[in-house]
Amino acid sequence: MLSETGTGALAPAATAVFTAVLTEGPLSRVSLANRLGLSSAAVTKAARPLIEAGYLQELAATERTGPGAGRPASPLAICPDREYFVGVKITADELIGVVCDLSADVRVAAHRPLADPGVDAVLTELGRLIDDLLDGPGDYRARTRRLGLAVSGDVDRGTGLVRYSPFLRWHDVPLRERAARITGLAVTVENDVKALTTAEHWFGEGVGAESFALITVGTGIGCGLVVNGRLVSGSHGVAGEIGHIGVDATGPDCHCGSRGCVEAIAGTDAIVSQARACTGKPGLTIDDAVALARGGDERVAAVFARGGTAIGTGIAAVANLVGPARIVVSGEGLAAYDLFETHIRTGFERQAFGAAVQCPLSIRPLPFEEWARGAAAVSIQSLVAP
Amino acid sequence: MLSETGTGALAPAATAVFTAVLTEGPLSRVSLANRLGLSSAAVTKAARPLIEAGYLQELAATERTGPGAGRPASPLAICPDREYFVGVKITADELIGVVCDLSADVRVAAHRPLADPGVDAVLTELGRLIDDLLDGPGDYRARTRRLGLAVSGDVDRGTGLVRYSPFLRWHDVPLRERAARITGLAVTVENDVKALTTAEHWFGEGVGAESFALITVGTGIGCGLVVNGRLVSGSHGVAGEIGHIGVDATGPDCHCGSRGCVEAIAGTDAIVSQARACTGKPGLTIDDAVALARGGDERVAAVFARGGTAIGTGIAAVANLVGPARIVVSGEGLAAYDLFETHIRTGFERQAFGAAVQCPLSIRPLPFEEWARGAAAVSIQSLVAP
DNA sequence: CGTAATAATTTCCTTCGTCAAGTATTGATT
DNA sequence: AATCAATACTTGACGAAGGAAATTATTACG
Repeated sequence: MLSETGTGALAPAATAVFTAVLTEGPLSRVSLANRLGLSSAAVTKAARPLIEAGYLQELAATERTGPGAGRPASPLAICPDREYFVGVKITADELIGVVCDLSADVRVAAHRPLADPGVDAVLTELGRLIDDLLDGPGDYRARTRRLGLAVSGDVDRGTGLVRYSPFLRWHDVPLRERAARITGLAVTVENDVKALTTAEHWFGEGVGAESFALITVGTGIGCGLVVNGRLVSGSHGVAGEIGHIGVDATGPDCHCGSRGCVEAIAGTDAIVSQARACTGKPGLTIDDAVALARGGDERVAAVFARGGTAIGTGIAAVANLVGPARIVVSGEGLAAYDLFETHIRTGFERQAFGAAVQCPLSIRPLPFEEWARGAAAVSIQSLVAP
Repeated sequence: MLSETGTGALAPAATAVFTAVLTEGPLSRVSLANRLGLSSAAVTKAARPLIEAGYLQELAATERTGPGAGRPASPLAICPDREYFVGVKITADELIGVVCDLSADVRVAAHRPLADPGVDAVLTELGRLIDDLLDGPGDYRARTRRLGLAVSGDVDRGTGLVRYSPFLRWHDVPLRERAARITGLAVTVENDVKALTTAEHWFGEGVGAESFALITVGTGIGCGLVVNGRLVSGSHGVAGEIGHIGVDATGPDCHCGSRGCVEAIAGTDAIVSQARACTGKPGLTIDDAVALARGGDERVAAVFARGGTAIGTGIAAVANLVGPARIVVSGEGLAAYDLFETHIRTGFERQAFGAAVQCPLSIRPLPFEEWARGAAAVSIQSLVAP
């Protein structure tokens, strides 16, 4: 698994060391030992093959602090350029792809429109996209062996099967196998929100948190959860459906058949239809609504306010139930996050119980290609902790 | 840990074998090996010391099925009488205690009224209660070394510290240490809902489930969660607060400062005050309300209906977010569960998203002394999987 | 009574991680 | 400069844990 000639499996300690250095930056062997509950001897032994394989490097000794002195630590750090990873997010009308290094920094990005979301057409375009990415400037191909794919819907990461993806209209597509055949890479397939959550947990604001939640706001409103250090998957293929928590018994009908769901109040479509209703303009778009609200239209601003409050209430439900150490709110819907932010916060603070209000809330728009980076992060994870 | 002369720690495989036999009944070594992903040799080795210490026994060979024959399996089973465990639930006005065997079957139960919920008074009564339990018929004392305590509020199981218990008005009480001094037993302290959840996960309907939720309905409405096989604790001391999920933006005010919380609609106090309001009888009790509703009073029945729907909506939030394999709804509030059940189910089914409706829901009243049994179950767990 | 099938055990071996001792490198003290 | 204390890291012996494969145990069936 680890090197071309590797044995395939990594000892528990080696995985732990690799993961800790990857996610928590340069660390000396002694601090790793303390952090992981291992002896320093075990860390030395676990680190050696990783250094020899070129994944880790020893940094120059740091100057010592404190009075007593002692031998300076030589921190272990990731060699970002040891290996590259492709991540692709598949949507119904576009492929977004990135090449990341081992530190999950994006090196190249590209996207391709999709005329047809059929499986065959998507795979053909996927092959071309990856060729573009790997054979462009930078010569990434030689050091790239892994590909992560992010798809919305019900995905079995273990088998790489897309059970059902509503937007793509895919049923039981063996995506890992098919993508592997076309690209020649080792493929990992994951649900898009889970991929994003993994990226944030390993490389973003969730680093070091035993539990963590990521909320994505857009047409749909989703949630990825990490509890006890592990991603939550849900027994019936359902988890993180914060968008369909009911927060208003007298609220608007939702496409799911219920009413008062967060998504029926705060999803992009819901915002648009409410803005159309209160302005009387049937052709109004989400951009129009944002512009009106920013321009001071109080009726449209109230629509955003109600949406933000509903999101905040839903987030409080997450905080009250699982008590994450921190929560990140993101998503394309947050392009208008200036209109949402205070209302999300007040909704959250009103509904969070007791000490749960202390849970730090990051609210920020989602940078371009972040979804694809999530897919690459899952691919990195498949190398480090298979 | 395991025997009087034991080495203290149990190998991972031994813990896994012990746990599996305890929770999933008699199992042959081969089936244990398959289930746990171990070699049968490892199971043989792990089981031997447990048998020698008297915790496990080999049952008589079962008759073989199938055509080919083969040596019959000799299933490993728990020796329930090897050791006994005391469990006590501490409430503001009563101590409820049980002695359980290793299979978590209740052997004796007793309770004692408390005049004063102060720490010293409670500990004195606790000592007497335990003496009553252990020195009564059955001679449990000789084989009892462990005590579990269940307390509502913010409890640190690791240190046995009760950080804050609102009903008891305790702050930072080192309960484990103090109870150990008085009783001479090894003490485990756990939050009451978590203890109940643990009991249900190991010895009840949650057996075998990777994820599982227990909802308790009463004055408060709480929720214990098991995700990825582990109890959820919450980073800020908050988890499972299903009672303070907001399900009705225009609902009644809650004592927590928000409005429309599940507890403000369906908690016992909320039911009583709504029933008083709609009947115009200021002295009405919960028993009166139940009697009226059962007797056909539609206004009071509607109060229960609204409460049940709110609970169902809250449960759906749990199902949508973490996707437990099954959910048990219980609690003293469900003495009137005939009035709640259908409304809980319809509320759940309306709000559960997609396949989450398939999550089995058990709705049942909470047997007497079940809280104390939960405490005993935690104590058993502290022996088997420290 | 042999033979196939399944269960459990035994023996030998590998792997992993700890322990304890030793080496390396620094600042402070003499 | 020499020594010492402090801290970081490495080494090698050891033990515990679990696996592979051969062996033994026990059954049904011909």
